[in-house]
Amino acid sequence: MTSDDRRMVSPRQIADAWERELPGVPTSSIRVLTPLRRVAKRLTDDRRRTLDRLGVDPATLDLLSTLRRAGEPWRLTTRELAAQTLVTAGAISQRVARAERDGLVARTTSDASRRAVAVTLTDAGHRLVERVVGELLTHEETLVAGLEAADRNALADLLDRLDESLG
Amino acid sequence: MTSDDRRMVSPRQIADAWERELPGVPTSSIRVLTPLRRVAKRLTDDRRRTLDRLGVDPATLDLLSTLRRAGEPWRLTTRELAAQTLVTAGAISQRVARAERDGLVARTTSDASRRAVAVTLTDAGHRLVERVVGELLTHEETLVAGLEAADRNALADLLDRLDESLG
DNA sequence: TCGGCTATGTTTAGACCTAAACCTACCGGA
DNA sequence: TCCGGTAGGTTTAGGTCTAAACATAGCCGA
Repeated sequence: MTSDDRRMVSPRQIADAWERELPGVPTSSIRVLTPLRRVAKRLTDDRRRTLDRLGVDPATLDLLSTLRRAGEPWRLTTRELAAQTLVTAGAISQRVARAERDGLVARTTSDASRRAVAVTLTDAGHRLVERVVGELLTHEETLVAGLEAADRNALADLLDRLDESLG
Repeated sequence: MTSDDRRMVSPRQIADAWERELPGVPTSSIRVLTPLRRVAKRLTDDRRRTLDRLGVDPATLDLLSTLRRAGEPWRLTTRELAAQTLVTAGAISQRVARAERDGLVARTTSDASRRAVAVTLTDAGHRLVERVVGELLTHEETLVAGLEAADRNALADLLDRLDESLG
Protein backbone atom coordinates (compact mmCIF):
# COMPACT_ATOMS: atom_id res chain seq x y z
CA MET A 1 0.00 0.00 0.00
CA THR A 2 1.37 3.37 -0.94
CA SER A 3 1.17 6.30 1.36
CA ASP A 4 -1.36 8.08 -0.84
CA ASP A 5 -4.57 6.10 -0.73
CA ARG A 6 -6.15 8.41 -3.21
CA ARG A 7 -3.91 7.84 -6.16
CA MET A 8 -5.79 6.47 -9.10
CA VAL A 9 -4.40 3.10 -10.15
CA SER A 10 -3.28 3.06 -13.77
CA PRO A 11 -4.55 0.44 -16.22
CA ARG A 12 -0.99 -0.80 -16.51
CA GLN A 13 -0.78 -1.31 -12.77
CA ILE A 14 -4.03 -3.24 -12.84
CA ALA A 15 -2.77 -5.55 -15.57
CA ASP A 16 0.53 -6.04 -13.76
CA ALA A 17 -1.28 -6.82 -10.52
CA TRP A 18 -3.34 -9.54 -12.16
CA GLU A 19 -0.26 -11.07 -13.73
CA ARG A 20 1.40 -11.13 -10.36
CA GLU A 21 -1.59 -12.46 -8.46
CA LEU A 22 -3.08 -14.84 -11.01
CA PRO A 23 -0.33 -15.66 -13.50
CA GLY A 24 -1.71 -16.80 -16.80
CA VAL A 25 -4.91 -14.78 -17.02
CA PRO A 26 -5.07 -12.81 -20.25
CA THR A 27 -4.65 -9.14 -19.47
CA SER A 28 -4.21 -7.46 -22.81
CA SER A 29 -7.76 -6.10 -22.93
CA ILE A 30 -7.31 -4.18 -19.70
CA ARG A 31 -5.16 -1.45 -21.13
CA VAL A 32 -7.94 -0.48 -23.51
CA LEU A 33 -11.10 -1.24 -21.58
CA THR A 34 -10.14 0.24 -18.23
CA PRO A 35 -9.37 3.77 -19.45
CA LEU A 36 -12.36 3.56 -21.73
CA ARG A 37 -14.72 2.80 -18.86
CA ARG A 38 -13.02 5.33 -16.68
CA VAL A 39 -13.29 8.15 -19.20
CA ALA A 40 -16.88 7.24 -19.95
CA LYS A 41 -17.73 7.33 -16.26
CA ARG A 42 -16.15 10.73 -15.82
CA LEU A 43 -18.00 12.07 -18.83
CA THR A 44 -21.31 10.59 -17.73
CA ASP A 45 -20.96 12.04 -14.25
CA ASP A 46 -19.98 15.40 -15.66
CA ARG A 47 -22.94 15.40 -18.02
CA ARG A 48 -25.36 14.57 -15.24
CA ARG A 49 -24.06 17.42 -13.10
CA THR A 50 -23.98 19.90 -15.95
CA LEU A 51 -27.52 19.08 -16.97
CA ASP A 52 -28.64 19.21 -13.37
CA ARG A 53 -27.51 22.83 -13.28
CA LEU A 54 -29.45 23.44 -16.48
CA GLY A 55 -32.58 21.82 -15.12
CA VAL A 56 -32.89 18.53 -17.03
CA ASP A 57 -31.74 14.98 -16.59
CA PRO A 58 -29.67 13.17 -19.22
CA ALA A 59 -32.38 10.68 -20.13
CA THR A 60 -34.92 13.38 -20.86
CA LEU A 61 -32.45 15.48 -22.81
CA ASP A 62 -31.51 12.50 -24.96
CA LEU A 63 -35.16 12.03 -25.79
CA LEU A 64 -35.78 15.69 -26.57
CA SER A 65 -32.52 15.98 -28.52
CA THR A 66 -33.34 13.02 -30.69
CA LEU A 67 -36.71 14.49 -31.55
CA ARG A 68 -35.32 17.97 -32.11
CA ARG A 69 -32.53 16.73 -34.35
CA ALA A 70 -34.95 14.75 -36.46
CA GLY A 71 -36.28 18.06 -37.83
CA GLU A 72 -39.84 18.80 -38.83
CA PRO A 73 -42.30 17.66 -37.67
CA TRP A 74 -40.20 16.58 -34.66
CA ARG A 75 -42.02 13.31 -34.41
CA LEU A 76 -40.66 9.77 -34.09
CA THR A 77 -42.12 6.45 -33.04
CA THR A 78 -40.85 4.83 -29.89
CA ARG A 79 -39.15 2.19 -32.00
CA GLU A 80 -37.20 4.82 -33.91
CA LEU A 81 -36.25 6.41 -30.62
CA ALA A 82 -35.05 3.10 -29.23
CA ALA A 83 -32.95 2.41 -32.31
CA GLN A 84 -31.03 5.64 -31.89
CA THR A 85 -30.41 5.56 -28.19
CA LEU A 86 -29.15 2.06 -27.38
CA VAL A 87 -31.54 1.55 -24.49
CA THR A 88 -34.35 -0.97 -24.15
CA ALA A 89 -37.90 -0.35 -25.30
CA GLY A 90 -38.98 -0.35 -21.68
CA ALA A 91 -36.60 2.47 -20.88
CA ILE A 92 -37.93 4.49 -23.80
CA SER A 93 -41.43 3.95 -22.58
CA GLN A 94 -40.51 5.25 -19.16
CA ARG A 95 -38.63 8.21 -20.57
CA VAL A 96 -41.58 9.20 -22.68
CA ALA A 97 -43.92 8.80 -19.71
CA ARG A 98 -41.78 11.10 -17.56
CA ALA A 99 -41.38 13.69 -20.30
CA GLU A 100 -45.08 13.56 -21.03
CA ARG A 101 -45.88 14.03 -17.36
CA ASP A 102 -43.63 17.11 -17.44
CA GLY A 103 -45.35 18.46 -20.52
CA LEU A 104 -42.29 18.21 -22.78
CA VAL A 105 -43.60 15.71 -25.31
CA ALA A 106 -46.97 14.41 -26.42
CA ARG A 107 -47.91 10.90 -27.40
CA THR A 108 -50.08 10.47 -30.48
CA THR A 109 -50.95 7.39 -32.46
CA SER A 110 -48.84 7.19 -35.55
CA ASP A 111 -50.30 7.71 -38.99
CA ALA A 112 -48.78 4.51 -40.27
CA SER A 113 -50.45 2.02 -38.01
CA ARG A 114 -52.65 2.11 -34.99
CA ARG A 115 -50.33 0.24 -32.66
CA ALA A 116 -47.32 2.43 -33.36
CA VAL A 117 -46.98 5.35 -30.98
CA ALA A 118 -45.54 8.61 -32.21
CA VAL A 119 -43.90 11.08 -29.86
CA THR A 120 -43.79 14.81 -30.62
CA LEU A 121 -42.13 17.76 -28.97
CA THR A 122 -44.43 20.23 -27.27
CA ASP A 123 -43.63 23.94 -27.26
CA ALA A 124 -42.18 23.57 -23.78
CA GLY A 125 -40.05 20.69 -25.03
CA HIS A 126 -38.77 22.83 -27.89
CA ARG A 127 -37.89 25.67 -25.58
CA LEU A 128 -36.10 23.40 -23.14
CA VAL A 129 -33.99 21.59 -25.68
CA GLU A 130 -33.08 24.77 -27.50
CA ARG A 131 -32.08 26.46 -24.30
CA VAL A 132 -29.92 23.56 -23.13
CA VAL A 133 -28.24 22.01 -26.15
CA GLY A 134 -26.04 24.94 -26.99
CA GLU A 135 -24.82 25.25 -23.43
CA LEU A 136 -24.17 21.55 -23.13
CA LEU A 137 -22.24 21.31 -26.38
CA THR A 138 -20.25 24.41 -25.54
CA HIS A 139 -19.31 22.85 -22.24
CA GLU A 140 -18.39 19.55 -23.83
CA GLU A 141 -16.02 21.27 -26.20
CA THR A 142 -13.90 22.04 -23.17
CA LEU A 143 -13.83 18.41 -22.11
CA VAL A 144 -12.06 17.25 -25.23
CA ALA A 145 -9.88 20.35 -25.47
CA GLY A 146 -7.09 18.51 -23.67
CA LEU A 147 -6.33 16.68 -26.90
CA GLU A 148 -5.02 18.26 -30.07
CA ALA A 149 -7.35 18.23 -33.05
CA ALA A 150 -5.33 15.51 -34.76
CA ASP A 151 -5.52 13.32 -31.67
CA ARG A 152 -9.24 13.90 -31.37
CA ASN A 153 -9.70 12.78 -34.95
CA ALA A 154 -7.56 9.71 -34.41
CA LEU A 155 -9.48 8.86 -31.27
CA ALA A 156 -12.82 9.32 -33.00
CA ASP A 157 -11.75 7.02 -35.83
CA LEU A 158 -10.52 4.30 -33.51
CA LEU A 159 -13.69 4.47 -31.43
CA ASP A 160 -15.85 4.32 -34.53
CA ARG A 161 -14.02 1.22 -35.66
CA LEU A 162 -14.29 -0.43 -32.26
CA ASP A 163 -17.97 0.46 -32.12
CA GLU A 164 -18.52 -1.09 -35.51
CA SER A 165 -16.67 -4.25 -34.56
CA LEU A 166 -18.87 -4.58 -31.48
CA GLY A 167 -22.23 -3.93 -33.03
CA MET B 1 -36.65 9.24 -42.19
CA THR B 2 -35.04 6.34 -43.97
CA SER B 3 -36.88 3.15 -44.57
CA ASP B 4 -34.80 1.27 -41.99
CA ASP B 5 -35.79 2.57 -38.60
CA ARG B 6 -33.20 0.43 -36.95
CA ARG B 7 -30.08 1.85 -38.46
CA MET B 8 -27.75 3.30 -35.89
CA VAL B 9 -27.14 6.97 -36.56
CA SER B 10 -23.47 7.82 -36.94
CA PRO B 11 -21.80 10.51 -34.85
CA ARG B 12 -21.17 12.42 -38.04
CA GLN B 13 -24.86 12.35 -38.87
CA ILE B 14 -25.67 13.63 -35.41
CA ALA B 15 -23.26 16.54 -35.76
CA ASP B 16 -24.60 17.35 -39.22
CA ALA B 17 -28.17 17.25 -37.95
CA TRP B 18 -27.41 19.77 -35.21
CA GLU B 19 -25.68 22.08 -37.67
CA ARG B 20 -28.69 21.91 -39.92
CA GLU B 21 -31.26 22.35 -37.15
CA LEU B 22 -29.47 24.77 -34.86
CA PRO B 23 -26.76 26.46 -36.92
CA GLY B 24 -24.00 27.83 -34.78
CA VAL B 25 -23.93 25.32 -31.97
CA PRO B 26 -20.45 23.89 -31.52
CA THR B 27 -20.46 20.28 -32.64
CA SER B 28 -16.84 19.26 -32.70
CA SER B 29 -17.03 17.30 -29.44
CA ILE B 30 -19.73 15.02 -30.79
CA ARG B 31 -17.49 13.00 -33.03
CA VAL B 32 -15.43 11.92 -30.05
CA LEU B 33 -17.93 11.74 -27.23
CA THR B 34 -20.76 9.97 -29.02
CA PRO B 35 -18.80 6.89 -30.09
CA LEU B 36 -17.10 6.89 -26.71
CA ARG B 37 -20.39 6.74 -24.87
CA ARG B 38 -21.77 4.25 -27.32
CA VAL B 39 -18.84 1.87 -27.04
CA ALA B 40 -18.85 2.20 -23.27
CA LYS B 41 -22.55 1.37 -23.17
CA ARG B 42 -22.08 -1.71 -25.31
CA LEU B 43 -19.21 -2.88 -23.15
CA THR B 44 -21.09 -2.24 -19.92
CA ASP B 45 -24.12 -4.13 -21.16
CA ASP B 46 -21.96 -6.99 -22.37
CA ARG B 47 -20.14 -7.16 -19.06
CA ARG B 48 -23.37 -7.25 -17.11
CA ARG B 49 -24.73 -10.11 -19.19
CA THR B 50 -21.48 -12.05 -19.13
CA LEU B 51 -21.20 -11.76 -15.38
CA ASP B 52 -24.84 -12.66 -14.98
CA ARG B 53 -24.08 -15.98 -16.66
CA LEU B 54 -21.16 -16.44 -14.29
CA GLY B 55 -23.28 -15.66 -11.25
CA VAL B 56 -22.09 -12.23 -10.08
CA ASP B 57 -22.99 -8.64 -10.72
CA PRO B 58 -20.47 -6.08 -11.97
CA ALA B 59 -20.47 -4.01 -8.78
CA THR B 60 -19.67 -7.00 -6.59
CA LEU B 61 -17.00 -8.26 -8.95
CA ASP B 62 -15.31 -4.86 -8.99
CA LEU B 63 -15.16 -4.96 -5.22
CA LEU B 64 -13.82 -8.50 -5.04
CA SER B 65 -11.36 -7.86 -7.88
CA THR B 66 -9.94 -4.79 -6.23
CA LEU B 67 -9.37 -6.72 -3.02
CA ARG B 68 -7.94 -9.75 -4.79
CA ARG B 69 -5.57 -7.69 -6.89
CA ALA B 70 -4.28 -5.89 -3.84
CA GLY B 71 -2.54 -9.13 -2.79
CA GLU B 72 -1.99 -10.37 0.72
CA PRO B 73 -3.72 -9.88 3.06
CA TRP B 74 -6.51 -8.90 0.63
CA ARG B 75 -7.64 -6.10 2.84
CA LEU B 76 -8.40 -2.47 2.01
CA THR B 77 -10.27 0.33 3.73
CA THR B 78 -13.42 1.65 2.15
CA ARG B 79 -11.62 4.83 1.32
CA GLU B 80 -8.97 2.95 -0.62
CA LEU B 81 -11.71 1.06 -2.41
CA ALA B 82 -13.49 4.26 -3.32
CA ALA B 83 -10.31 5.80 -4.68
CA GLN B 84 -9.79 2.95 -7.11
CA THR B 85 -13.29 2.58 -8.39
CA LEU B 86 -14.47 6.09 -9.24
CA VAL B 87 -17.69 5.62 -7.36
CA THR B 88 -19.06 7.53 -4.35
CA ALA B 89 -18.41 6.50 -0.77
CA GLY B 90 -22.09 5.74 -0.40
CA ALA B 91 -21.97 3.30 -3.27
CA ILE B 92 -18.95 1.55 -1.75
CA SER B 93 -20.79 1.26 1.51
CA GLN B 94 -23.73 -0.38 -0.24
CA ARG B 95 -21.51 -2.69 -2.26
CA VAL B 96 -19.73 -3.87 0.86
CA ALA B 97 -23.04 -4.38 2.65
CA ARG B 98 -24.35 -6.56 -0.17
CA ALA B 99 -21.16 -8.58 -0.46
CA GLU B 100 -21.04 -9.02 3.28
CA ARG B 101 -24.64 -10.22 3.31
CA ASP B 102 -23.64 -12.78 0.66
CA GLY B 103 -20.64 -13.92 2.69
CA LEU B 104 -18.05 -12.73 0.16
CA VAL B 105 -16.26 -10.16 2.30
CA ALA B 106 -15.96 -9.35 5.98
CA ARG B 107 -15.82 -5.95 7.61
CA THR B 108 -13.24 -5.47 10.35
CA THR B 109 -12.07 -2.34 12.06
CA SER B 110 -8.79 -1.27 10.63
CA ASP B 111 -5.60 -1.50 12.63
CA ALA B 112 -4.73 2.08 11.87
CA SER B 113 -7.64 3.87 13.45
CA ARG B 114 -10.95 2.93 14.94
CA ARG B 115 -13.12 4.82 12.53
CA ALA B 116 -11.54 3.32 9.43
CA VAL B 117 -13.28 0.17 8.24
CA ALA B 118 -11.22 -2.54 6.58
CA VAL B 119 -12.77 -5.01 4.17
CA THR B 120 -11.32 -8.48 3.62
CA LEU B 121 -12.09 -11.32 1.24
CA THR B 122 -13.63 -14.40 2.78
CA ASP B 123 -12.83 -17.85 1.43
CA ALA B 124 -16.03 -17.78 -0.57
CA GLY B 125 -15.04 -14.39 -1.96
CA HIS B 126 -11.66 -15.76 -3.00
CA ARG B 127 -13.23 -18.73 -4.72
CA LEU B 128 -15.74 -16.59 -6.57
CA VAL B 129 -13.29 -14.02 -7.87
CA GLU B 130 -10.78 -16.65 -8.90
CA ARG B 131 -13.40 -18.61 -10.74
CA VAL B 132 -14.76 -15.59 -12.59
CA VAL B 133 -11.86 -13.30 -13.41
CA GLY B 134 -10.14 -15.61 -15.85
CA GLU B 135 -13.35 -16.22 -17.75
CA LEU B 136 -14.22 -12.55 -17.85
CA LEU B 137 -10.81 -11.44 -19.08
CA THR B 138 -10.73 -14.21 -21.65
CA HIS B 139 -14.07 -13.04 -22.94
CA GLU B 140 -13.01 -9.41 -23.00
CA GLU B 141 -10.01 -10.26 -25.13
CA THR B 142 -12.47 -11.10 -27.87
CA LEU B 143 -14.17 -7.73 -27.56
CA VAL B 144 -11.09 -5.78 -28.53
CA ALA B 145 -9.93 -8.34 -31.07
CA GLY B 146 -11.58 -6.33 -33.83
CA LEU B 147 -8.68 -3.88 -33.67
CA GLU B 148 -5.10 -4.67 -34.59
CA ALA B 149 -2.56 -4.61 -31.77
CA ALA B 150 -1.11 -1.32 -32.99
CA ASP B 151 -4.54 0.27 -33.04
CA ARG B 152 -5.31 -1.03 -29.57
CA ASN B 153 -2.12 0.53 -28.29
CA ALA B 154 -2.87 3.82 -29.98
CA LEU B 155 -6.39 3.78 -28.57
CA ALA B 156 -5.15 2.98 -25.08
CA ASP B 157 -2.67 5.86 -25.23
CA LEU B 158 -5.24 8.36 -26.41
CA LEU B 159 -7.72 7.27 -23.77
CA ASP B 160 -5.08 7.50 -21.08
CA ARG B 161 -4.29 11.03 -22.14
CA LEU B 162 -7.94 12.03 -22.26
CA ASP B 163 -8.48 10.47 -18.85
CA GLU B 164 -5.58 12.40 -17.45
CA SER B 165 -6.79 15.66 -18.95
CA LEU B 166 -10.19 15.08 -17.33
CA GLY B 167 -9.05 14.06 -13.91
C1' DT C 1 -10.43 20.89 28.49
C1' DC C 2 -13.62 22.72 25.44
C1' DG C 3 -15.39 23.61 20.99
C1' DG C 4 -15.06 23.30 16.33
C1' DC C 5 -13.26 21.38 12.18
C1' DT C 6 -12.08 17.50 9.33
C1' DA C 7 -12.13 12.73 7.92
C1' DT C 8 -14.73 8.31 7.47
C1' DG C 9 -18.61 5.81 6.79
C1' DT C 10 -23.66 4.90 6.60
C1' DT C 11 -28.34 5.86 5.50
C1' DT C 12 -32.12 7.59 2.83
C1' DA C 13 -34.70 9.47 -1.03
C1' DG C 14 -35.12 9.65 -5.67
C1' DA C 15 -33.84 8.58 -10.42
C1' DC C 16 -32.84 5.35 -14.02
C1' DC C 17 -32.12 1.03 -16.10
C1' DT C 18 -32.71 -4.01 -17.56
C1' DA C 19 -35.18 -8.24 -18.08
C1' DA C 20 -39.19 -10.42 -18.41
C1' DA C 21 -44.02 -10.75 -18.32
C1' DC C 22 -47.91 -8.91 -20.45
C1' DC C 23 -51.18 -6.73 -23.66
C1' DT C 24 -52.88 -5.57 -28.24
C1' DA C 25 -52.85 -4.97 -33.10
C1' DC C 26 -51.88 -6.92 -37.38
C1' DC C 27 -50.72 -10.50 -40.84
C1' DG C 28 -50.73 -14.61 -43.45
C1' DG C 29 -51.81 -19.40 -44.37
C1' DA C 30 -55.14 -23.26 -44.25
C1' DT D 1 -62.79 -17.23 -41.06
C1' DC D 2 -59.72 -18.81 -37.68
C1' DC D 3 -55.63 -19.05 -35.42
C1' DG D 4 -50.94 -18.91 -34.55
C1' DG D 5 -47.11 -15.97 -34.90
C1' DT D 6 -44.89 -11.50 -34.88
C1' DA D 7 -44.28 -6.68 -33.85
C1' DG D 8 -44.84 -2.57 -31.04
C1' DG D 9 -45.40 -0.86 -26.47
C1' DT D 10 -46.15 -0.88 -21.47
C1' DT D 11 -45.73 -2.52 -16.87
C1' DT D 12 -43.49 -4.54 -12.96
C1' DA D 13 -39.86 -6.29 -9.99
C1' DG D 14 -35.42 -5.79 -8.72
C1' DG D 15 -31.03 -3.70 -8.64
C1' DT D 16 -27.50 0.17 -8.74
C1' DC D 17 -26.15 4.70 -8.44
C1' DT D 18 -25.77 9.72 -6.78
C1' DA D 19 -26.49 13.48 -3.67
C1' DA D 20 -27.32 14.93 0.59
C1' DA D 21 -28.25 14.36 5.35
C1' DC D 22 -26.43 12.02 9.31
C1' DA D 23 -23.45 10.07 12.71
C1' DT D 24 -18.86 9.37 14.81
C1' DA D 25 -14.10 9.61 15.66
C1' DG D 26 -9.96 12.06 16.00
C1' DC D 27 -7.34 16.39 15.97
C1' DC D 28 -5.97 20.92 17.38
C1' DG D 29 -5.81 25.56 18.94
C1' DA D 30 -7.14 28.71 22.61
